[in-house]
Amino acid sequence: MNEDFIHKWISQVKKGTLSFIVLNVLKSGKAYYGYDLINEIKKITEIEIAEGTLYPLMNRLKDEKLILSEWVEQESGIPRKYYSITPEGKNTVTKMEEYWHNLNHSISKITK
Amino acid sequence: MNEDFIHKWISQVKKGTLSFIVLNVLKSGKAYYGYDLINEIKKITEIEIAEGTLYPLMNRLKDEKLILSEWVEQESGIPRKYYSITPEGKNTVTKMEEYWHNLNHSISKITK
DNA sequence: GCATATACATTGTTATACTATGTATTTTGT
DNA sequence: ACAAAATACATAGTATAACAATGTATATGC
Repeated sequence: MNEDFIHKWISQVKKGTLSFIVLNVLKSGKAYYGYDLINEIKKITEIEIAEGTLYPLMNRLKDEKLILSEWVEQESGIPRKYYSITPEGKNTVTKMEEYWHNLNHSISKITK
Repeated sequence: MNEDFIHKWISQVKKGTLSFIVLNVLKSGKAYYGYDLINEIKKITEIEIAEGTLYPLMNRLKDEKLILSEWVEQESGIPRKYYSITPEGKNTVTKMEEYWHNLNHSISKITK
């Protein structure tokens, strides 16, 4: 069948969706490190984010000043880079929510 | 503010969304021509699809055998290329709907 | 001691939306 | 009657982002 088309389509849907999801997870103000975010998002949403997707994404969000990052040394193990949302990030995620909500409303009109 | 980021984000969200929307409009079996599709989608969903986006998109969907196209001469005016969905297209749009529904359920869990 | 999990990161590939541009016909406004 | 806008198709070039592959390094389980 058209498994290949669906697979490519899902990858395209993720463009845009992932930044929205990440910002929503950070929205509460709690800081997460990258590896943790991947697992958290997988647990909550069943969406798998490749590491090669997440780290560049976090850098983009940081460049846009929507999040901050901070290295935190661990008592044992590899240091972790913790990400937290900025006021501008919170503002932005609110606007994204509005758009998403409208989009969904529109789509629900044509899918039923 | 971050209007520019939001603008870019919306463009990314459309990747994947547009093919889903187009297939949904065609789902009923009625044939549409390109220019008409753009207006129909704008009317129903308020989403504006650039012509430079739609025509390549329709060609991709045709290559994937999800739609068919047929030139129809008009009594007056420019000939129109009418697009209609194939059985494979219907099948595919059903799968897309499933994924979209699940994605939305997941996102609603983290946005609230 | 070797595989797996943890934790970060970069490079190259692929797919797709959008702007700009082009062609040609028909309708609308004045 | 003439210009502008709408109708209708199409392509080329640019930017963006997901993903696979690859790399580094530490810690843990068996």
